[in-house]
Amino acid sequence: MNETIFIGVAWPYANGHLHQGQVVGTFLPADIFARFHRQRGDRVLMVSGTDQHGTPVTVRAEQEGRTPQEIADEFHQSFLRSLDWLGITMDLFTTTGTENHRDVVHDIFLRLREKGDIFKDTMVMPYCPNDERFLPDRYVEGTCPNCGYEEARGDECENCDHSMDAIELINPRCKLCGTTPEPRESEHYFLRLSAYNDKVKDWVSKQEHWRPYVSSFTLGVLNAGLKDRAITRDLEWGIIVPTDDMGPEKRIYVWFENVIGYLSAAKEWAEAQGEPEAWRDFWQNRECRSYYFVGKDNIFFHTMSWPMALMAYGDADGKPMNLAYDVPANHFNNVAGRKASTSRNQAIWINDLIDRYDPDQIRYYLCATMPETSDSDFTWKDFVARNNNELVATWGNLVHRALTLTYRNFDGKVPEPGELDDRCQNLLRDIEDGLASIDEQIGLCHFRAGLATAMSLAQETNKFLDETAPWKALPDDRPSAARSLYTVLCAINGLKVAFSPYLPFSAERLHGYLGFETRLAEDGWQLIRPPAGQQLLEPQPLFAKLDVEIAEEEEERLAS
RNA sequence: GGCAGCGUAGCUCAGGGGCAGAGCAGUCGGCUCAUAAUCGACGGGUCGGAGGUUCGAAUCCUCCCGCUGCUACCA
Repeated sequence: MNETIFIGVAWPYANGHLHQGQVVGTFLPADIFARFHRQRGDRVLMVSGTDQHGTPVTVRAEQEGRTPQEIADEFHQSFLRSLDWLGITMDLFTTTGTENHRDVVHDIFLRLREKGDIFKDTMVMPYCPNDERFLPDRYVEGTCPNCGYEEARGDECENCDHSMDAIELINPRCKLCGTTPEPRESEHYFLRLSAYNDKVKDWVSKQEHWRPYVSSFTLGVLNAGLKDRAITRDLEWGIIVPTDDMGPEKRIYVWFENVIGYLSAAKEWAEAQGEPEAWRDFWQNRECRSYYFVGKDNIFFHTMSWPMALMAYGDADGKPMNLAYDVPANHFNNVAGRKASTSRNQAIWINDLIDRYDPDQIRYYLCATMPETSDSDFTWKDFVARNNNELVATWGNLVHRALTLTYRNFDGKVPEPGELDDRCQNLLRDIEDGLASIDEQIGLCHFRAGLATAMSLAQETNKFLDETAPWKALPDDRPSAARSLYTVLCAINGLKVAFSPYLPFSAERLHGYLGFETRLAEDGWQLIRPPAGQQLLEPQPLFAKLDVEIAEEEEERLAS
C-alpha cells in the first residue's frame, strides 16, 4: 500500500546563512517526514530552494556594496552546505534564479491574466524624486499616525506596533537620502483573490486534520474577506513581467512568485530524471498528498494565495492541480528568549556548527524542542543537558551497554537465543506496537510525540536489561544471558528503524554495528530480528557526551 | 486596535468534561554490563484570578490579570 507524497519546504531568503529557526521550523520536520515515508517504501518528492529575490536580499547587497546576484549565489552555496551537513535529504534544492522557474512563473502569470484573475490597476506608492525610484514601505520613515512616534518605519511602527501603508506616515522621509517622497500613481498587476474567497473557504473548512492554529488563522482571514493584491512592484531585482506594456522596471513580487517554485522545482527535477512528465505524478495525480512545511508567518501564502493561484491555473489548464493536503506550520524557535532573526544577526548559524557537533545531536535537540504548538527556546545549556541526559544516557547508552556486553561474551556474534519466554516476547511486541504508534504520529506530523515514544521504548528496553541482568547470568546460566541479549539486540534493531527519520547518521552506524551489510532503508518500517550467529562490528559509542563548559563557551560566542 | 494562542511541579513542557502527568533538578535505595550511564521508590502543584454551565471543570462559557504571536515584505 505505497503512497505518493509531495513535500514542499519554505524557500529561505538569500540574505544570510541558514539558522536554527529555519531548520527546526521547516527543513527538519520535512526531512523527518520524507525519511519516514521513504523507509515505509512510499514514493516521495521533496523540493525547496533559495529565494534569491525579495527586499532583504537587495538590502544586504546595498549594505555590502555588491550585486544582489553575488549575495544570492553566496548564500545558496551556504544553504547547500548546511543542508547537506544536517542530512536534509532534498530531492532538489534549486533557486528562484533559474530560467525554468522564470518560464513557469510566466506561464502561470499569462494563464491567469487570460482568465481575468490577474488584472491591471493603479496604486499610489511613495516615490523619491531625488533617487528617482519608488520606495518599498520599509525604505520610508516618518511620524506614526497612530501614536506620534517620529521614527516609525513605513510598514510598521516599532513603538506601538501599528501596521500601515507608507503613504499614511506623517512627515515621511526617504531612508536613503532624507528627501520627502511624493505619492505617485503606479500601474501594477493585481491578483483577484477576492473572487476565490468562498472557494478557498470551502476547501479549508474540510481540512479537519490541519493544526488548529493553522485552520483558525486561515478561516479568520477568509471570514474577513480576501482583498485583491498587487503582484508587481517597481523594482530592478526580480522576475520580469512577461508583457512589455509596463516598461522594464516592473518586477513580479516575491510573495506571488516564490511559491511557484514548488511547481517549477518539480519540473526541474523531472527534467533531470530524464522523465520530463514525471512531475505530473505529484501535481495532477489525485492520489498524491502534498505537504508544505513552513513557519507561521508564511501561513497566508500556503493556505490562501498559493491554493487560489493553483485553483485558477488548474481551471485554465483544464487539469486540476493538487492543493495542499496539509500545511503543518510551526511556531518560532527563539534563541535564549529572543526572536531568531537573519537581518539582526541573532541566531544559531548552522554553518558555525559544521565539524564541531554531530548532526544527529543537533537534530535530536531541535526535534525535542520543535515549536509544534507554541514558541520554544534554544539555549545551549538545555542542548547540553538534553544531549547528556536523554540522547546519550537513554538511547546511546542502551545501545552501547548491550553491544559491548554481547561483543565481549559471545565471540562478537548475535547469540543463539533458544526459545524466547513471555517476557522477551512482550518486549518485542511492545517495540512492534511502538513502531505502529510512531508510524501514526509521524503520519500526523506529530514529530515530538513520535520521538518521545521512541525514547520511552528505549527506557523500557533498559529496564528489561536491568531485570534480566545478563551480566549476572553469564557465569552459571549462559542460555539465559544469550536469550536476554538476543532479545535486546532485536529490540534495538527495531528502535534503530524508529529513530532513523530523526537520527539518520547514528541509525545507519548502528545498522553496521549490528552486522548488517545492507542499507538501513532495506529494513522497511518494521522490526527485523538479526539472525543468530551474525557477526557484529566492534561497537563504538553512538553519541559523545558534552562537557557542561561547552554551553558556557557557546553562550559567550552568541553574546559577542 | 483586530484576530489567535499561552499561563499546569523548582525548571522545560504534555494533557484538554471522570482519581493532576512526563522529563530534568532534589532525596533515598538496587545494580555494577555501560559514556558515573542505568533501574526502582519518594517528596513536590488552589492547573493565573473571579464567576458560570454540569452529577462532575485543569478541560466548556463569560469577565479580569499577565505574557506572546500574527495583522498579508525577514522561517
